[in-house]
Amino acid sequence: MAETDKQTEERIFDAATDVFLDKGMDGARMQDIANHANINKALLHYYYRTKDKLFEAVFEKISEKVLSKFAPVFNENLSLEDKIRFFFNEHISFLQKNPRLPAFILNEINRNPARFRKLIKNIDINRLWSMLEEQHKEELTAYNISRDKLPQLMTTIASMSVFPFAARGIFEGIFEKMGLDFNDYLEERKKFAAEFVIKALKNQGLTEQ
Amino acid sequence: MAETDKQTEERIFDAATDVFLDKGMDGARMQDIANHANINKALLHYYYRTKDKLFEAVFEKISEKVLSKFAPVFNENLSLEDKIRFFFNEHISFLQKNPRLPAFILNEINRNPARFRKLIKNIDINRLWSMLEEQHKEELTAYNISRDKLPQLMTTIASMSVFPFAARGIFEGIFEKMGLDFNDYLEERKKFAAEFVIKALKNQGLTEQ
DNA sequence: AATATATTTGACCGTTTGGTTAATCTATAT
DNA sequence: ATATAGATTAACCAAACGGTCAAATATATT
Repeated sequence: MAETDKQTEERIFDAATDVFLDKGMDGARMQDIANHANINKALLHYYYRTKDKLFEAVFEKISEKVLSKFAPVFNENLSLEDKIRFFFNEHISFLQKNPRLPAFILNEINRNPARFRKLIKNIDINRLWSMLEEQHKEELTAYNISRDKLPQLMTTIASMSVFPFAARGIFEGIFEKMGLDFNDYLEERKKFAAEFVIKALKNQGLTEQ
Repeated sequence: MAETDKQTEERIFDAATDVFLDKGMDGARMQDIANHANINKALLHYYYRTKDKLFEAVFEKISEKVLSKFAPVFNENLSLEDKIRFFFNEHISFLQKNPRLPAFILNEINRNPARFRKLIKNIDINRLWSMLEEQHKEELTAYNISRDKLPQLMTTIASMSVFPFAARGIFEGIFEKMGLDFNDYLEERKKFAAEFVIKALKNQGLTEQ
């Protein structure tokens, strides 16, 4: 069974995903993808007409997978603090299982920003923010977090979870010289990041210095 | 004057830097670089034998520029809190002037991690950490930050400064839909990031939940 | 002025690349 | 069994690519 039993189109898609994640759009070779899928190169063009279309399919699937992992931030019914703990736990765990996704997406979006705009075209971001505000109205007031500080807070949280994976090569390089293990660091980070953010919020909120 | 007066080798280097920053190693074309420098393509190979060697030169220069911006963390004679404020101010200002550097470096290191290992081969990281510990011995004790928590703290600080630039396409895409300006966000971030980290530290240090 | 050396160029080369095509294989329906 | 449609392949193609080379031009040396 295994790879050979899958339908051809799926085999191609999986092989393309693997190669694109490793090499990026520019570095990937159609012949390499065909070899990974154990098929003739012409078959790639039979199912997906061009390299661009094949990449587009892979990119869209990966993007949805990544974006969907932020949904709990808006949906889970938890206190603000527990939601922060929940997010770091789940999100870092997800990235541990899919460590190549952040670097891939960041790079391809920087190479072609229009791709991301197209991706979020139908998302009503202002509605999501309002939902969030409504859910945690009292907590945000207690912590003295005004609406205009939300982008700073949210991007900080995202940074703390995603950046270690985007900069994995750097982190591992440094950790190596210190005798630290990247995975140990990640396990530790789940708790550290959550408590770090919560403590920053607790300390008289986010009022100016 | 301008670009045409520079020595050829420098013109080539600058053009290569520009193209590599935009397209990355895989996406860059030697002909494109030659056009940018207003010279014949064969001249590229006359000064830099191969594309790889040209890229290596550009990458090394950029890496040194980026890495050197972390030096103040270890050298500046400031209190821990002021050092944090100083770092975010200076570092985000630097990246505002060189916004393409983070994405470029992260991508190229992920594509070839050995490059970074080679780059930090001669840096004694443990010595730097010890220097830092020595400089802020009392503060670290007061904040209850043990040595094994330093990697978490340092990577958090780096994340908060660098990630907005690495994920610029994403941030701008979202901000656009909210009527926010990326540069306003960056200006705000200099203060926000510093105060956020300081508040997290102040709140009974980094003891476990 | 003549020679030697370094710089610059257009034309070219072999390879790699994404993509096409015509023929072959496979399975299913009649 | 055989016609039909879809799946798969080997062989091929034109364009793009990194790189070379010999000739031409500019610069420095005597």
